[in-house]
Amino acid sequence: MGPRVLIVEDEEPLMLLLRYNLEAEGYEVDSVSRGDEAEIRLREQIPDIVLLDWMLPGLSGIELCRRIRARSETERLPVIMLTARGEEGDRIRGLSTGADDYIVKPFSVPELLARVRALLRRTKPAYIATLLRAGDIELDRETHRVRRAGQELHLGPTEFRLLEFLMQSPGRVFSREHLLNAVWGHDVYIDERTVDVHVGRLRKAIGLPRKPDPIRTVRGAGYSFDETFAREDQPLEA
Amino acid sequence: MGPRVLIVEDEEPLMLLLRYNLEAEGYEVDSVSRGDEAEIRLREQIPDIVLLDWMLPGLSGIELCRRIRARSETERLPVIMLTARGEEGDRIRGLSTGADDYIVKPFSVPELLARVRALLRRTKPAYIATLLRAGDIELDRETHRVRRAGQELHLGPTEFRLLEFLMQSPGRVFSREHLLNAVWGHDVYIDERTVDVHVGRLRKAIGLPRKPDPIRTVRGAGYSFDETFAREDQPLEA
DNA sequence: TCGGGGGTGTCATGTAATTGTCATCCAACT
DNA sequence: AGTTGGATGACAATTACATGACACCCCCGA
Repeated sequence: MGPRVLIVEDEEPLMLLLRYNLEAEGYEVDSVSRGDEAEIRLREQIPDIVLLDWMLPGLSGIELCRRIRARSETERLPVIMLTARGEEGDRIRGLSTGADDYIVKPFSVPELLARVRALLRRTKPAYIATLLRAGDIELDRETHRVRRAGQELHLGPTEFRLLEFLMQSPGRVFSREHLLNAVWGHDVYIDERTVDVHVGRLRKAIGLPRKPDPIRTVRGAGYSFDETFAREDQPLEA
Repeated sequence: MGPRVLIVEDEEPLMLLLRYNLEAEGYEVDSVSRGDEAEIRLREQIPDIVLLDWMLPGLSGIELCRRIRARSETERLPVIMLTARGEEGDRIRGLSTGADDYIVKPFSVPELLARVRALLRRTKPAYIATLLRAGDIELDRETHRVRRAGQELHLGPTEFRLLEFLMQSPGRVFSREHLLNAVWGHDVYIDERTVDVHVGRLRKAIGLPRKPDPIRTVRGAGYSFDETFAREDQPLEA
């Protein structure tokens, strides 16, 4: 069972979008639409992370965040604030109320997921591996570096996210549609063939002279990170 | 007994098509043609998943979906929206009304079945085996791999779907027409004899030197995955 | 403000896998 | 033996994927 997320958000569509994507990534999601409700919920069960809307009925996000910090049980509970676009002061204030991070609406889904992961990595490293390793490939989420056989590789941002996503579930086959959603974001309108191109670039970027291709094309279905490659015996660090 | 599906769809032909195919896959199907009827039905019995037409008499699919989400009993009930082609921000809209997934009409039957499976796998993993196993054959839906006696086999997309479908109901005999609907999709106009050819290809693809043929031809009726084969003792992993 | 990169999304093209049909051959039933 | 239905190998059309080219765009340093 994945990390538990509590979403406190009154705009239902947004809440659902978040829920949908987080669940798809394996989180266990709970949600409430009012600040005061959230407070009650937090007495019953403490999640691993909270996504908190800035503007809320019942009890504002800022105030709720203060109260979270005030209770010893939730003192260190990771909180990400969802703020409306624009206000400069907001950012500062958001953090000064005790949020660990904030993100400005509207945001892209991969962006949010990345922040949730980043924060969890900082606070509950057990949940989120910072280093993905498979075969002779290492991807470090923190430093954004990728190495193969000890050698550092250069990947563009998209290639990096794509590889990260694929390595997250070795073996599993993802359709181009799914990849577009997960790597590019939901609202984008991009040709599915573009995925091919990026997979090609990724392949070129992580290809080494006589090393096998770790990315598997499944005709008619999509792509996957080859789990047989992933399971392969590690090269000795010699 | 398979997962229960509630279909809310007023176009009768479509509803029947769905019912037919879902039942063939082992689902227990219930259906209503009006949105308000659906609401009542949902008070009597809660299915495992709902297929919901976007446009409905009585109560629109969107509104019904909202209400489903509003009741705590059905808050997390998986919903797939059936939307007409082309409407503006289909994706966002569909999801933001709270549906877990949506599919654009007209869709192919295998496509729909795949989505139903995918969603159930996410929400009620107990129902949907990701791995089909019968005799010495293993078909992994997640990785799209097929193994026989531990050895990986290569199947084309159609052969894969065909095997998947047959393995789903070992012993059950399917007519060529039925197979065309389930594996190829309804609107296709393909010669029934083509099924023979694909069965042949499938046989060749999964055939190993001195292993028996797991696909049974039923003269005058169709084909089935041989259930005696399926029940056969597993080879020791020695 | 004016050129570079670097990174992206599309396209056109080349290529190999897949597919639907046929014609033919075979096996099973009458 | 005569039929009927199924298996199979061949084939041509189609599809799906890989790749190189290219036009933008955005950010930075000059």
